[in-house]
Amino acid sequence: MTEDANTCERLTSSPENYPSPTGQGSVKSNSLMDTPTRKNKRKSSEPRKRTDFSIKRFCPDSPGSACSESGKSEDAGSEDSVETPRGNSDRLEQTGSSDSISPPSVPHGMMFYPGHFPPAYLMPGLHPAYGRVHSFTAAGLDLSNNNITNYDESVHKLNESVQLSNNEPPQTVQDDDNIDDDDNESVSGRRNRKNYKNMTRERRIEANARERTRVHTISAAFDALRKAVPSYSYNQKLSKLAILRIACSYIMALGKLAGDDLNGKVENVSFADCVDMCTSTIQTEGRARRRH
DNA sequence: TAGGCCATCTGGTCCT
DNA sequence: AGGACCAGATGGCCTA
Repeated sequence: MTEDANTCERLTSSPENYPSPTGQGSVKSNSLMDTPTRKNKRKSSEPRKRTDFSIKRFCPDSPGSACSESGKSEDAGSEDSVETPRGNSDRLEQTGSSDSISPPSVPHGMMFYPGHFPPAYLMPGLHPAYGRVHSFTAAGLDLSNNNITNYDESVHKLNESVQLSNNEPPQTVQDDDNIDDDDNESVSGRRNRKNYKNMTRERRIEANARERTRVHTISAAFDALRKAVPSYSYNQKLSKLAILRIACSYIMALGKLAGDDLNGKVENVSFADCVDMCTSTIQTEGRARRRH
């Protein structure tokens, strides 16, 4: 196995090569942060993301918002109608189709006003059944998949959808004073905070919105990639890290199958080895995911 | 209950 | 100057 192949193997098999960027599990107060308490009410269904967090936060008319439905306990309920679970075909069937989901009014969207990332139902190309079974064996590699998401096209459709639903004038970014009224302490702390280093609060809020949009875009790309790589089972839950690892192995196998030796970097690795590597990666990631 | 994963906020840095 | 990008911090949810 060549050096690059070893590198890939390390990438796909060595968790220690992926140090967690965060101090996971640590819950410590940070006087400098003074951030509001997050209302992360993700439910047991997948994917793990708050598809309508920003809408709730900045669009008072949206279902589940602090204005339309009081309190954080309603967040979970509202997300039920918004989220499309990862790899949960049953859930999709229960709701009929994405068309049967009644989307809340979305005054504006990601592309026009930062921080308003559209929910899942506005992303037709990015959110169908999260998991998809691929037959991926040495005997028969399923290359008939022409369902790989064209991300740019999806984003284009997304923006079109947003435009169609955007019949309201632009809405300026609201101050956080309008949210989290149940957390008086954090709210008062934020109210007292007028400056963020060299930034005004308005600019800080706008930057936060842009950052949210950026991260959401990355997550959407992960969704697209998730659909493009093989999975161990239909309902297998894959973390972003697992998606990258499987994609790495998958690309190597496909490249080998296509006769592309990746510039000779993996010339000593057979296609069967690549397939085994991919399969083992999928299984390993599946086990790792199920382990906790 | 601990650990993993994730979304969000935040400040720093770089680029246009 | 402002936006993009990045990494650290924080806290919520889920699972073993």
